[in-house]
Amino acid sequence: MPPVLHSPVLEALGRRITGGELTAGAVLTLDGIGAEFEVSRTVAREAMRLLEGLGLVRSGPRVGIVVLPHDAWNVLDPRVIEWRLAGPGRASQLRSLTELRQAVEPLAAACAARGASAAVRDELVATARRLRELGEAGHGDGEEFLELDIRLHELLMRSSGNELFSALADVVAVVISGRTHLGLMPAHPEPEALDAHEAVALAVARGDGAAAEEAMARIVREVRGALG
Amino acid sequence: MPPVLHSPVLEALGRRITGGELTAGAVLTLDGIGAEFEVSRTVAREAMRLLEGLGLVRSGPRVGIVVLPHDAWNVLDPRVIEWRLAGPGRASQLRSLTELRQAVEPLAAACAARGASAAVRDELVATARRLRELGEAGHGDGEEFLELDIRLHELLMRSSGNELFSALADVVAVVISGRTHLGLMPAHPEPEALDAHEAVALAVARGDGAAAEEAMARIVREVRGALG
DNA sequence: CTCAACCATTGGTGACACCATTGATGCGTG
DNA sequence: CACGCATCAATGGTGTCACCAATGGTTGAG
Repeated sequence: MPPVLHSPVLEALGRRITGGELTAGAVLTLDGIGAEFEVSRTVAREAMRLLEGLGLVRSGPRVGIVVLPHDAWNVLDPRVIEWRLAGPGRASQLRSLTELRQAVEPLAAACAARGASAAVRDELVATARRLRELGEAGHGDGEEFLELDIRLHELLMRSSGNELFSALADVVAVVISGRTHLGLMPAHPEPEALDAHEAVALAVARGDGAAAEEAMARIVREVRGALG
Repeated sequence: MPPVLHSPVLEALGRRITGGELTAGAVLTLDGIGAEFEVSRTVAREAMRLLEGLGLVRSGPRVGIVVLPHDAWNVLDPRVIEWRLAGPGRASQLRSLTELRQAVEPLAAACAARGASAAVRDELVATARRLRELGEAGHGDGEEFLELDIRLHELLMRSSGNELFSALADVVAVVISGRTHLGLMPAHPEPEALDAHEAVALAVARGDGAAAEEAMARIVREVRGALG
C-alpha cells in the first residue's frame, strides 16, 4: 500500500484542470499553489512537474504555470481518464472510451482465444455462467455482478498477450465501474448481453478466435447503443 | 520550444529501465543518482517522481527507489513507447503497437468518414494519389513517402472526432516512422497497399464508413503480415 | 527465535543564489 | 507633446543546501 502521501495537490489541480474549472491559458504560480495547499514550494514544484508530464500544464520562467488546451493532454493516462470521468463532460468521455473499447476489445478477445491459459479459460466460463445467474435473478445492478463483469473483461484483455491491451484493462474496468455507479445498468440486463458474454467465454475456451471477436463486438455494440 | 530539458536524468534512467539494463527489483538511491549525474537530490527527486508517474519505479522511505516489473509500466505513454522502441525488444514492441493499430485504425477511419471536414477529405485523396505516384516510381522507402504516409494516417485519426484516437495518432506516426527507418519498407510497395490507401481516402471522401473501415483493415493487415 | 534499538534513506521544509523574461521607466528625438 | 527605443528592476521558475521527521530493514541482545 503506497502511503499515497506525496501530493493531494496533484489530485486537486488535476481535477480542477480536467474539469474545466481552470481553462486553457490560466496561470498558476508556485507560491500561489504553496499558499493555497499549505505546502512548500518544493512539493508544489513536484506536483507541477507531474502535471507537466501529463500534458496539462507547461511552465516557463516569468510566465508562470500555464494551463494547456485539452488537445495537449495525455488523454490515455489512467489518472487523466479518472479525473475526466469524475468531472463534468463525463458523458462525452464515456462515449469516447466506449468507442475505444469497441475498437480494442474484440481484437483482444480474438487474441485471448489463441493465448489464454487453461486456468483463465476455466475462470472465464465460470464467470460468464455466474454472470448469467445473477442477471437472470435481477441483480444486474449489484456489486457482485459489477465485479464479475470487470473480472471477465480484465481477464480477456490481460490474456491477449499484448501488453498494450493489458494496459487498457484498467481503463475498461473504470468505464464499466463508472457505468453502473452512475446508475446506467438495469437490474435485468438484456438477455442478448448475457448470451454474448457467455458466447465470448465459450469461444475463448475452445480457442475460436473469430467467434470470440464477433461475440465481443456484440457486447460492446450493445453498450455503445445503451449510451445513445 | 520546451526550455531544453532540465532532466536528462529522466531520459537516461527511463531508457535504462525500459531497455532492461535495470531490471525489476533493482534499487536506486537519490544520492546515487545525484552522484552519477552530478545533480542535487532535489532534481533527482523530481526525475524520480516523473518515473514514478510513468509506473517505472516506486519509492519509499528506507527502501529506496525500486524498479517495477514491466507490467506496471504506463506502456501507453508516448515517452515509454519511444524509449522501448529505441532499445532492445523493439521488434516485439513494434508487433504490439501494430496490433493496437489493427484494432484502432479501421474504426477511426470509419469515424472519420462521418466527421471529416471538406478540407480534410480533399487532402486525403490528394495525399493518397501522391503516395501512389511515389510508390509506383520506386520511392516507397523515401522520406517524402514516409511523411505523406504519416500525414494520411494522422489526418484520419485526428478527424475521427474521438480524442482518444487523436492521441494515438502520435503513436501511429512513431510506428510508421520506425518501420521505414529500420529498413522494413520496400522501395516498391505492394500495389495492394497503394490501392488500399487510395480506397480509404476515397471512401472517407464520399462518407462511406464501412468501405473506409474495410480498406483500412486491409492496410493494417498487410502491415501486420509484413512483420511476420 | 523474538524483539527492540539503531540507522540509513526518503519525505518534506525553508532559505538562498541564479537567470531569463517581461513590463515599466526614462531618456532622446521629431 | 508624442512617439520610440534602450535600459533596468521586479517577477517567478530552476537549482542547491542544510535540516528535521518518519519509516522500515538490519542487527544485535536476550
